[in-house]
Amino acid sequence: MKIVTWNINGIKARIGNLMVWLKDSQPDIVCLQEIKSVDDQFPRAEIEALGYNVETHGQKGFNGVAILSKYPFDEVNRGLPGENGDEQARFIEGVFSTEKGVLRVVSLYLPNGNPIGTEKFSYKLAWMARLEQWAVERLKLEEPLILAGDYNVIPEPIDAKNPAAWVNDALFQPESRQAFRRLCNLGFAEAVRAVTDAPDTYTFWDYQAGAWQKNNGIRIDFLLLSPEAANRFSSAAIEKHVRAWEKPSDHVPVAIDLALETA
DNA sequence: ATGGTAGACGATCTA
Repeated sequence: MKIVTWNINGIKARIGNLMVWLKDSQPDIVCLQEIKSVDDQFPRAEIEALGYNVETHGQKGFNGVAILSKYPFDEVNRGLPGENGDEQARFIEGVFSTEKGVLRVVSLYLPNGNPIGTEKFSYKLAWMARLEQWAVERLKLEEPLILAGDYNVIPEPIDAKNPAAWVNDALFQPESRQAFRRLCNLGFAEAVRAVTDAPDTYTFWDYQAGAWQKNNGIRIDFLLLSPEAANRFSSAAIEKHVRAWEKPSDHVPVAIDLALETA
């Protein structure tokens, strides 16, 4: 089963690329971030015509997440629980029945947090603390669980072409990195790092200053696998070629394969 | 130190 996360940076601007990519890449489940659309303007009919079930959690102008799935949704949960709920649309969870049992998948868009020293950065850290508490509870279920999305965190220097350029950025602050490590240390495997230590495996290249042409990228899009999911994990791939398309997102799809179907 | 680009929106804000 192929599961992919992709920050598409606007569904209205990216529906053409998304349709081409879906036909080409043939994913079973897709976690989208930054749809930048309200739910009733999301182009669900086009996507449903390819055989996907579509669930969205959008808002006007910014943020917004979605899950596309060839498997029907048994359950959908919108918003990260805790405090007074999410006023920003950054979290959606789907539950599916596979041939090997239940599968839980989350599409998340973690707050950027810039500039540091502001309420935006404290909101990011608070959101990460809430995510950790949510994960503690979900891991008790001992199910295959995938937390996929744009984490807006550069975990290690190897995850940036030029780490020195990010030292004052919210994505590379010690507090952000520590919170990401705390989440992983609950027992998740980070899929791409589980199969390679190679550098230059980035998932984001800024639109500005020729970042793509210079391969000046960062790796901030991840799939975290619970032990039950990791035990069925076979491979991961960063679909980097999509960044060279016309009108690309600044992020590319990150795909994994899980053995959750009958051979 | 600045500005470089992109999307949504309708003035700027977010990234």
